[in-house]
Amino acid sequence: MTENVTVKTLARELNVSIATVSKALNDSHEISIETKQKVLALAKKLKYERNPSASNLRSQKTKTIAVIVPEIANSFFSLAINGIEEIARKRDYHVLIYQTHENSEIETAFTESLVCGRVDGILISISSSTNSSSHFKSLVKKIPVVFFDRALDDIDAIKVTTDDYQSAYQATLHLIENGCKNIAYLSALSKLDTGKKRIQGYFDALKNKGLSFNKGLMVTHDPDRDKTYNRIKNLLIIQKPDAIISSVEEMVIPAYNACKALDLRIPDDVKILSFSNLSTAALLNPSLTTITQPAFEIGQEAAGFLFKLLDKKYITTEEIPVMKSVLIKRDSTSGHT
Amino acid sequence: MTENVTVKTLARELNVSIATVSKALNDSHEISIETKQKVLALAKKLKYERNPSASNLRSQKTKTIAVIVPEIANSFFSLAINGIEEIARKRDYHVLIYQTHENSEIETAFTESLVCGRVDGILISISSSTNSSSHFKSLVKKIPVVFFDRALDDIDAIKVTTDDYQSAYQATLHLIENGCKNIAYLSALSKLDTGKKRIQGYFDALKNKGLSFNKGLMVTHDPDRDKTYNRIKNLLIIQKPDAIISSVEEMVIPAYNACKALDLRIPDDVKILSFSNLSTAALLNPSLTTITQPAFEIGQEAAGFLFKLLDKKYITTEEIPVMKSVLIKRDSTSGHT
DNA sequence: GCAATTCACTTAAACGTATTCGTAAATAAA
DNA sequence: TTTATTTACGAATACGTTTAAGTGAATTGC
Repeated sequence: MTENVTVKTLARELNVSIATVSKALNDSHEISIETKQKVLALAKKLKYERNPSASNLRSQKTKTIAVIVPEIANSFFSLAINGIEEIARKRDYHVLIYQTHENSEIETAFTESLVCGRVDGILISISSSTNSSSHFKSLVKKIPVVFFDRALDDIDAIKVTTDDYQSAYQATLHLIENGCKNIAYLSALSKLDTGKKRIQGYFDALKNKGLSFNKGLMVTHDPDRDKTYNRIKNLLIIQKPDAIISSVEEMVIPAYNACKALDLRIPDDVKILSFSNLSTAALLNPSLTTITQPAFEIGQEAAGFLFKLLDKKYITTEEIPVMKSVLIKRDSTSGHT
Repeated sequence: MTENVTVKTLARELNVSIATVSKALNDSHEISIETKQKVLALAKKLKYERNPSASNLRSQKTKTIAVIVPEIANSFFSLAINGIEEIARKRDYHVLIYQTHENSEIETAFTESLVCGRVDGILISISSSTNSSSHFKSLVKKIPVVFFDRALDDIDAIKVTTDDYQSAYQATLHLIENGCKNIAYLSALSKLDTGKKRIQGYFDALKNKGLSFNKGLMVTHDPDRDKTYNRIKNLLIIQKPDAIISSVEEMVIPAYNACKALDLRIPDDVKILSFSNLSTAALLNPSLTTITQPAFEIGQEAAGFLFKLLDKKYITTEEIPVMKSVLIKRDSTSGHT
């Protein structure tokens, strides 16, 4: 192992001080153009690489942001991360990714391991099992944080979300217009803003169209996949709904499977639609009607705001957009031919 | 902003030296149990958090590994990352994720920004556009690296891969047994080991079963999605294959779409199978026969080996397993009923 | 009983960079 | 010419941690 090349090496070689080298590398105005060129040239020649730890320690900046999401293996989040990453790359920032697997203790542990200067800022979409906001309240005081998609209403912070109420309302309306009268709802994220608004949109659409709702029509998500599947199956057997709205992508696959198992035809016996960013939605059997969120753009927006915070720019509430989801109608909710 | 609590704060408060505090926090045997307890107690009380930059700088360890993949929004890679992340979390390591988007220049830039001590080790699955191994050769000399799934044959490093040859061979055989005689191949990764072996398996199966091959049956992947789609469409029109093997997940969706556009029935007119980890494969129309790689386990294995390297343990070639993919037969390749 | 060892702790020096402050020379202003 | 300002650089320090080396006291060995 040859000796590491540091600013000291460059300084020695060029007969200047390490301060000069450091300033030259940071393109300081205090250094003449000729000296800068000399330094840069030698740095390139000796393949000098700035030591990030030392730099971070001194400057108290890490050029790194953290992204905390429930799960990467989820089309919405992987697309959102793509959006975040695009913005981060433009600013030469590194991206640290953490998955909570919907576990709020892991979530807390992650955030706590981050506040002490490992990252400059955090982008987070909170876990479905999180029900207390106190931890996040103290977090946002310590470090720039932007929430995306999943947030809690009593936290005063920047949140980039979608029009969950509107899109759930619209989706329910779509089913009603196609003749459904007994619409079930697969519920998740009910502790979060996101989930609450989606349910409310569903409720209000039912009410405004004079449809009744009974508790049995609501099935909640369980971390245990089999449980979720069985709940959906029971729903289909007992309530015999003519439509199902899935509030999350993870519940629509078991819904399809349950229909298959019970020999129920989609959309003839039961129509199904789901909040989803599945790339294969159009190719499913039958093709799935989705409420698709602009995942990539949400990532971009959220990252954009985080960088504004890092730049100490003031952000007004009005400039934070509510992103628009789109209802893509496909065969799984089509009316009778 | 209140003053940051550092080892110095703790030392002052307890009337001991900062060395004692540091050692106590690191559970050094040089420190008495009582002192350790006192330090830990105060650290907890004052919410002391070790500064990672300072720690990294001094100890030359970052407790961070990098994962470089072509794309997160790909079932295989997101699952592999899950496997990696599981192992990393057990060791309290952080995971930095980089996407190359199949661009080898971005790939090079990333690796170069990492060698100077930002991470302790790298897990990488190389981009399809990478054709020179020279850069990686120098990389593995500087920092522990483990390749997974996608590797180049002339690099001497640890590689966790699957039985690409075997599974492509078996898949081709499956189609031949179901009566196919004119089997097309959607090729990707042809510069990498992975791709080469898959093609070879396909070739050998054809040859061993006395089937001919013509160049027209091979369609190569293009970064431009429309181009890929059109190439597949042309293939179907001109060559009229009775089966298609897709060597990557990204090409099977356009294949399905092309069939739809041309009114070709799957599997009656053309059978399709693909290397894929799509969670919705069973729900597609028709359900898709896949060669599914043990993505999660590959991630685990690769991360395991990286940590062995970090622990300076010697790794013998024999202990590196070749992971087994599995051919899951579904409707898209079923024979006539 | 005295040397050798162990114990528990301290001193001091790193790790590599960024930055404040100082300064000598060069230039501009008066 | 004298003074003020700018330019281009250097000395020194700080960031917060880890660790090699050293130290005095207590314990052990023979």
